[in-house]
Amino acid sequence: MTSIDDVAASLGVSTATVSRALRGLPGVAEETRARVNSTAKELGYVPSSSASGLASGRTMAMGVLVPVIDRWFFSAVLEGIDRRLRAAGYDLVLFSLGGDGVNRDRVFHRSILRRRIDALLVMSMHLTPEERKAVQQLEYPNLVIGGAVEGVRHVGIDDAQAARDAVEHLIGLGHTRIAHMRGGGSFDIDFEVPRLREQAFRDAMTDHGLTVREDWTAFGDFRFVTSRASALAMLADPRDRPTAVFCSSDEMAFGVLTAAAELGIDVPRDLSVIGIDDHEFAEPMGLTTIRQDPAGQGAYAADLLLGELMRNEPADDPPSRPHALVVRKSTGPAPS
Amino acid sequence: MTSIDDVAASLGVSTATVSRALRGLPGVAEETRARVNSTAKELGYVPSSSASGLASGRTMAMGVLVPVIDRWFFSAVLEGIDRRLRAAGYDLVLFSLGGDGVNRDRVFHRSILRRRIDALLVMSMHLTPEERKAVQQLEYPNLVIGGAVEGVRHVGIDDAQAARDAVEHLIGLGHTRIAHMRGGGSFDIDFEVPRLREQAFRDAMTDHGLTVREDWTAFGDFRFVTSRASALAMLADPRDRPTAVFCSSDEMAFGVLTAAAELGIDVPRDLSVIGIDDHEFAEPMGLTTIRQDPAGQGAYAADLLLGELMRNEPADDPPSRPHALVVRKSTGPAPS
DNA sequence: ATGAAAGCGCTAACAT
DNA sequence: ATGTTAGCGCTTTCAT
Repeated sequence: MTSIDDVAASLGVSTATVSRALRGLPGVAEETRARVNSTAKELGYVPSSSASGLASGRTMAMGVLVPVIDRWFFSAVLEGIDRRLRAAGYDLVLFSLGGDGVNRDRVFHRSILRRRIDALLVMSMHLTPEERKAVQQLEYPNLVIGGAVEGVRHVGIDDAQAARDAVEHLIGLGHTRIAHMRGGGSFDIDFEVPRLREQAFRDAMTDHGLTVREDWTAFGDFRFVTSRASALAMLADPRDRPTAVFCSSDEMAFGVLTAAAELGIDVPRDLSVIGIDDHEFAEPMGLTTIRQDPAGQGAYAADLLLGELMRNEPADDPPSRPHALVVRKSTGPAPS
Repeated sequence: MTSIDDVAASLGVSTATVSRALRGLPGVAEETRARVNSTAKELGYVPSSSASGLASGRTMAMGVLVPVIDRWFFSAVLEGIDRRLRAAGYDLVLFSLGGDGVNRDRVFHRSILRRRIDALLVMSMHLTPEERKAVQQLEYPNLVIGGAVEGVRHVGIDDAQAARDAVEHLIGLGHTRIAHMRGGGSFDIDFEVPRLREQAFRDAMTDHGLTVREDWTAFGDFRFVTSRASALAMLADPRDRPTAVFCSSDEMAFGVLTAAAELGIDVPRDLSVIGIDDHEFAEPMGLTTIRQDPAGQGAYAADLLLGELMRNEPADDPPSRPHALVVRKSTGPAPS
C-alpha cells in the first residue's frame, strides 16, 4: 500500500505538502498541487481513514441507528441521509437493532461509542432508559428522526396535526362513523408516533361532536398483513360498519383496501380509506393520504448535523417538517 | 476521552496488558483481566477504532455497496447482512450510488478504497467497466449478491431456473396464452437478472411448443407503478388477452393484480398471475410466487466474507441459493 | 504473566 | 510556500 510518504518521496517534497495539496488547503503553489495530484493518482495512493481519523480526530463518517432496515419509512429516510452524506464526502455507518433484541447493548457500547463516527442520527425507535441516557450524553452532535425522544433534538412532521388533517378530511366529506387503524409497538419502533396519531384521531372526533367506538379502533401494527386481518374482522358485519377508516400509515391502508375488496365493499362508495405517508404504492393504488417526505426529512437532518460539524456550533431547534393532504380515489362522500 | 493509557496508569500496569486483557487474548492472569475490565468500565473507556485500525490493519467494518436503498430486495438483503455483522462485532458501512449518477466515482475511489473497511459486499448493480475492474482488483475479500458480475464471486438464486419454474407452473395449469412483465434497467440495478429471467421465460415457452407474443412482453421496470400502467394497456382488449402473466418480480405482479381489478378481470378465473420474490405483501395479497430469501442471501454472503477474514484464506465458490414455488390464490387453471 | 518501545499513516502546530 | 516534528491511541514484537 502506497502511503503519503511514498508520494512525498517520489516528488521530493514533504508529507505535509502532500497532505495540504490533496486536501485542497491553502498555502500550496498551484503547480505543486497539480504535481502532487497527478503523482498520487499514478501511484494509486488512497489515504487511510484510520490514520487521518486518528490524527485529526474526525472520522468523516456519520452513524445512523435504525430499529429495522427493511421498512419503507426507514429505508426512505436512509436514502435521503445517504445523498447528503455522499455529497459532503461523509461515509454512512449503519447500526440496526434488528428485530430480536440480541446484542443491543453491544451495538450501543462497542460500536456507537467507539469513535468511529463524528455524529449520530437516531431513527424513531424505542430506547431503553439507559440507551436514551447514553444518547443524551453523547459528546458528538446527534438528532432523532421520526418520533421524539425526550431530551434529544428531533426532526419530523407534526404527527398530531397530520392525523387531524386526515380525520377532518373524512369529517368534511360527511362521515360520522369513522374507524381507526392504529400502528403498533413491534420492531422496536417508538411508541410516540402511533400514540400521537391515535390521540389526534380521538381529539378530532370529540371536537366535532363524534363518538369513538372502541370496537372500531383496530390494531394494524403498521403492517399490511396485520391490518388486513384486523380490517376483515372490523368490516365483517354489513349492517354495522364504519363508512370510513383513518389509518396511521399507508401500508395499513393497503391492508384495509385489500380487506374491503375481499369483502366486496366498494371504495369509495361504501367505504372511504385514508392513510399517512404517501408510500410508493399509494399513487398507483389511488389512495388518499397525508404525504410526508421521509427522504427529505433524512436529508434535512443530515444537513443539520453536517452544518454543526462544519461550523462547530449547535444549530437551532429544527421546526416541524411539512405534510400535505393528497386526495385520490379512496375517499368520497359518506353514503346517505 | 479516557484512553488505554489512563486505564493502564490507573491500575499501575502497562498498556499492553490492558490491550490484551480487553481483547481476551491469552497471557493475562485471570485476576488481572478482571481488574482491567472493571476499571475500564468504571472509567468509561471506549477503544478508538481509528487507533486500533491503524495499529492492527483491521477496521472491523464491512462495506456494502447498493444501487439504491429503498427497494424491498436491497433493504431485505441489508437486514440479513447486518445481523451477521453485528453478531461478529463488525460494523456496516453503507455505500449507495443512489439514483442520480452524481459522485459515483467519488464514492468508489474516496470511500470504498479508503481502507475504512476490511471487506466489500456489492449488491446486484450495473457497474461501469472501470468500476468492475476496481472491484476485481480489490485487495480485500469481496462478493457480489444478486446478479452476477463477470470476474467476481457471486451469491444468489438460480434466476433462470426460478423463472422457468414459474412459467412451468402456469403451463402445468393449462395456460398457453402467457404474457411476461419484465424488469428493467432503472436504479442502476444490474441488467443480468431481468435478462436471465426473460430468457428463461422464452426458453420455457419454446420448450413446451408455445409461442411468445411480443406485444405480450411488457416492461414493468421492477416497479408497481410502471407495471400497472403496462398491464392496463396489455389487458385492455377483452377479446384478445393473455390468460396468465409471469412477472419477474412481486412488485410488478401487484401492479398487474391492481390493473386486473380495475379492468374487472377476475383473478384467477380469467387471469393467473405469478411473481418472483415472496415480497412481504405477497401472502396477504394471495399472490402465487417463487420465493427467494434475500435476508438469508445477505446473511450467507456476510458469513462467507467473515469466514475469509477470520481464516485468512478464500472460501469455495458459493452454490446457488434456494428458491421455491409458493402457490396461493392468484393462479388457477386456464379458462376453457 | 507482564513491560518497553517501535511503529501504523496521517495531521497540525511551529519553523523557515 | 514548504519543511520538521510531535503526537493521535492503539497493537505488536521482543524482552524480561
